[in-house]
Amino acid sequence: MTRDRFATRAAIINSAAAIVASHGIAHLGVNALAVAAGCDKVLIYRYFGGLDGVLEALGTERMLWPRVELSVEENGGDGSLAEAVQSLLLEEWAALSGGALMLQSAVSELEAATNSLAPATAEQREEQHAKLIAGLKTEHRVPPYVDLAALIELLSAALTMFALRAAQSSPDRRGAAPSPRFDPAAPAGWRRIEKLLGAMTRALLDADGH
Amino acid sequence: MTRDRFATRAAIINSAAAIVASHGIAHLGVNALAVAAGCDKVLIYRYFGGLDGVLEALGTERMLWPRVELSVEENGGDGSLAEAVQSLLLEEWAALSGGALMLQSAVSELEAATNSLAPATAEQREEQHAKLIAGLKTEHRVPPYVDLAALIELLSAALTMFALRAAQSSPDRRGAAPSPRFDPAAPAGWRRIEKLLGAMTRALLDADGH
DNA sequence: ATATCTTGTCACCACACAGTGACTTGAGCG
DNA sequence: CGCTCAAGTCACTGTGTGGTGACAAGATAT
Repeated sequence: MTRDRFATRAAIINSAAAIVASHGIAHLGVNALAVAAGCDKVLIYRYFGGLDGVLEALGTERMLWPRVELSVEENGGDGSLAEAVQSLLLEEWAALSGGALMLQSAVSELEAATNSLAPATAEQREEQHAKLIAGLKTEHRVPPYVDLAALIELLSAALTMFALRAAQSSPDRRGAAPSPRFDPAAPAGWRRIEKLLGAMTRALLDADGH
Repeated sequence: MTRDRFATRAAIINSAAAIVASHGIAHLGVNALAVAAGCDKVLIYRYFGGLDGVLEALGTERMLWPRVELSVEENGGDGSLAEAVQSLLLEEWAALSGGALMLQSAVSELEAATNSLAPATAEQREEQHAKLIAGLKTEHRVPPYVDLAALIELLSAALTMFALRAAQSSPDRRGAAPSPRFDPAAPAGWRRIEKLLGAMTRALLDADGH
């Protein structure tokens, strides 16, 4: 026993994040969290006041939505607005697909039960997107008839949905996938999505398209 | 007591659907279901073999994904493919937003826990979309460079995401919504989505656009 | 009417859960 | 040293859960 308050506090938060990421927020209980953190459950009540406090700390001290940076056009794009939007979305998709905690917080945002992760996730996402859109608008000329915020929000929502479905179905049908009609998680399906994203952003955003 | 096996069986399924629709699949338990159905919980085991059986029956005997019909161009559209796609998606959105059970089954599709609703929901959605796409391809000429299936899947995923978020946040911020940066649930935000949908489908699908 | 089968009721078990009070151990300080 | 206070442990209560077995009530057939 280290007998260090901040260390055990961090252990509790880390274990909570691990449990939420692997088993979902519904399976986060005081007892299981205590044994995972290697401490007594009474410390959870002492330091956080209960499970809600742990979730609240998770929401403020952890990244629930991927942080995507507006790269200074180092990517292989042609520098157009369409390219920039597409690469941002793909970056977001990659981060989302790689982070189990982000995915679980995204689905927790959809559960009717009142948990403290949902508002934090939504807020982080909105803040991220607002910053990206502002950056895009300064670096590119966006056609006045295009609602860039709505476009990014819609495409991001679709990609989030795909990532969630993929994360749910991948542990099960590992390998023996009967390959349904359209599966964005499979390489072939994902290539179709990439092509579509390119076509859509180009058709909407490129100046010569209008 | 009616002492009617089929009646109580139906009561159990109805109550299960109500509970899942209102409180989510996570809060569906044998005890609560029994009192909601007004019968003893042992009958759940007798007739369904347990909760899994009830969920399986729900998946086969209930509509989890909205059934959207390929209307014979009675809507006020101009008959173009873009109009058809858009009206189909809007119909799906309306049905999705109106049916709590559909929404809950959609979020249950995203929960990591293995439940029997997820596959049923995914299958119904895929079947629906496949039928719609086939219908669209016979009635309209779709440009060869457009992946219609991917397009519909992506837009449907985004709209589903919006519907889920709206369903989760609506019971809380009823009325006193501080109106975040972009809220598709609010009339103003929704109008932006509608406009964007129109612009996207037109830019991609209308023949003269290329 | 008596026997039988089904439908429904009740009582019960074992278990996991959240939450609390009383306790022990250790570190720091006079 | 011994005092004090925080950090950590243990034992316990009450409640809700999934699940099962034994039993009562109504219907049906011989």
